[in-house]
Order: sequence, then C-alpha cells, then structure tokens
Amino acid sequence: MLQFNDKDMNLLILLSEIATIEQLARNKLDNALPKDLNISSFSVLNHFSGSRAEKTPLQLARSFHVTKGAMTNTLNKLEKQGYIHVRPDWNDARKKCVSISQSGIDARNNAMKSIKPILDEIIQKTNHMTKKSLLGDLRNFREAIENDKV
Amino acid sequence: MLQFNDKDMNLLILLSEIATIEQLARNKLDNALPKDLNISSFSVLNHFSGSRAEKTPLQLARSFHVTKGAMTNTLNKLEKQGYIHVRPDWNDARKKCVSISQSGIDARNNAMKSIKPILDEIIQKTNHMTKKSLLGDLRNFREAIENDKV
DNA sequence: CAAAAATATTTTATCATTGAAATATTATTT
DNA sequence: AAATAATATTTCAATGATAAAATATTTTTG
Repeated sequence: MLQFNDKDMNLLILLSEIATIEQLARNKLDNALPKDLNISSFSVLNHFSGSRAEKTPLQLARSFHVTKGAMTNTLNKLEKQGYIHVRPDWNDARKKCVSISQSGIDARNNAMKSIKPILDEIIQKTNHMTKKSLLGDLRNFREAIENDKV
Repeated sequence: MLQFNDKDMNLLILLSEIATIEQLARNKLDNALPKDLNISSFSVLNHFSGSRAEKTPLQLARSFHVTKGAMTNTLNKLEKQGYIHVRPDWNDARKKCVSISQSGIDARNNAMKSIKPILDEIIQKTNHMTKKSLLGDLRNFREAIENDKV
C-alpha cells in the first residue's frame, strides 16, 4: 500500500488553498473591472503606475510569469485601446519599448476606483497581522518555487 | 491627483503574489504530471483520496470554486479514462453520484509519485514555520474573500 | 566575414475556463 | 393537481493561456 508523507500532503493542501484564492480573487476583480479591462491588462497598467520606466514585452512577460505569446496578446489590446505607447528599440530592432500613456494612467485609476469596494471589504474582514505575515511568507514561498530548476 | 491608500495597494501586491505562485505551481505540476492527467483532473482524484464518499458534480464544482460546466468537462474526461464511477442518484434523477475507482486510486498514486520531487524540493527550501503560518493565514484570507457578497 | 547560435517578438493550434442558455427533474404554491 | 419556481446537469460561444513553430535581428564562433 502506497503512502505519502504528511509534508507532501500538507503542501498540496497549501497549494490548493492558493489556487482557490487566486480563482476567487480573479473572478471577483474581473467582474468588478470596467468591461474594457481584464485582470491581465489591468495588472500591466498597474505595474507601470509603480515605475513608469519603459519595459520590453519580454521583461513584462517575465514579471508576470506569463508566456511571451500571452504578453503579445495583452499588449496588442492595450495598444489598440491607447493605454500604452509601444516604440522600437533604436539600438536593437528585435526589441520594443513599452510605456504607459496618460489615458492608460487614467484607465488604471478608474479601474482602481471600481475595484476599491472589493479591496476594502477584504481589508475590513482580515486583520492587519494576518496580511502582514502573509505577504512575507508568500514571498519566501514564491522564491522557493521560482528558483528550483525543474 | 488621485490617490489610493497603502492598504489597497498592499492588498493588490498580496493578490498578485498569490497569482504568481499559483501560476508557477500550476505550470510546474502540470508539466510533471503524467500526460493523461492535468491539474484539474488530478485535484479531483486527490480529493477522493482523503474521503472516498460519493459527491455530486455540483458539490465538487463548489469545493473547487469552479463552474458547473468546467466540472462536467473534467468529470467526463475522468469517466472516459475509467478513473471515476458515475451513477444516477436513485432518489433524485437530477443528480449524479461520483466516486473514485480502483484505477483512479492507482492513477492518483502514480501521479503523486511523479510530482513528489517537486513537492520535496519546495519543502526542503521552505522552513516548517513559514508553511505552518502560511496555511492558517491563507485560510483566514480565503474566508474573507469567500464570504463577501459581490 | 560567413555560418551558427542566441535573442525578441509574433503566430498558430489546442485546451480549460467562464457565463449564459438549454434541458430535465423535483419542490412549492395556489 | 396544475402552474410556477428551484435545482442539477449539460451545451455552447467566447476568451485567455500555453507550447511550439515561424520570423526577424543580433551576437558569437570558427
């Protein structure tokens, strides 16, 4: 009779808890966002609100741990909407440089307003310590997954 | 000039950390699993390894926070593979009763063996306290998201 | 310097999920 | 008991992601 140890089982439970939260949060936010912005597009815009420095599509794909094709798709939509600027890299014709536009900033701020009630409800229902220890633990945990070579 | 408070921003960072981990873990496990089992199918089989009691498709959909259509899809595949038994509920013809088969148990154990190296590497790279506090905090956090009516 | 390898982006086929509609059955209302 | 509402499952079109191949450009090698 096969047996797996408790640590493995507990890790699977932990991962499934994470997957559940991701699904719940994604659906809630997706529904609350303006219909012209899905979570992927919003995340890219929000990323640029922290630092408006130009990024290449590949850098963005890596930041979000998403395939290059998926990022091409998201950036094409954002560009058509006028929310980002895309220009060639004059030093290397393989690359592009992506930055947020003013209307992208506006769209991001508007999107923030539409999801704020959801964020505030979650904040109100969880206490400060939970969220604070969660973030630190999650970052350690991500690094453990990110760095292993499989 | 629009301003959003730190709590909102930190919550978004936390959610994006969760999404990142989910994506990393999903890809790693998906690649490691036998090709006839994706994460969704494996999760259902694994669910039954804890308690082999029969469940309806709707109960399973709710457990995994997935739509009924998605669960129909997953269960159809598992049934074709012979990994689950599906029978009508004799008391209520709208319902079905799903349970795991012996070859489903075997497939699940086999799948566990194929992902074990990944699990063990993560376990080795994170310490016990991190994982222990993580799970508790995540459960509180999930409940905060789960229960709000939006 | 020409050929081969590496890098960046896009394209394509496939797949799993969603929301909503369709179907079937059971429970409730009047 | 007939009509209406509620519940469980399936189907369907649309969407967004993946892996892998295609294309274009730059870097490295011999």
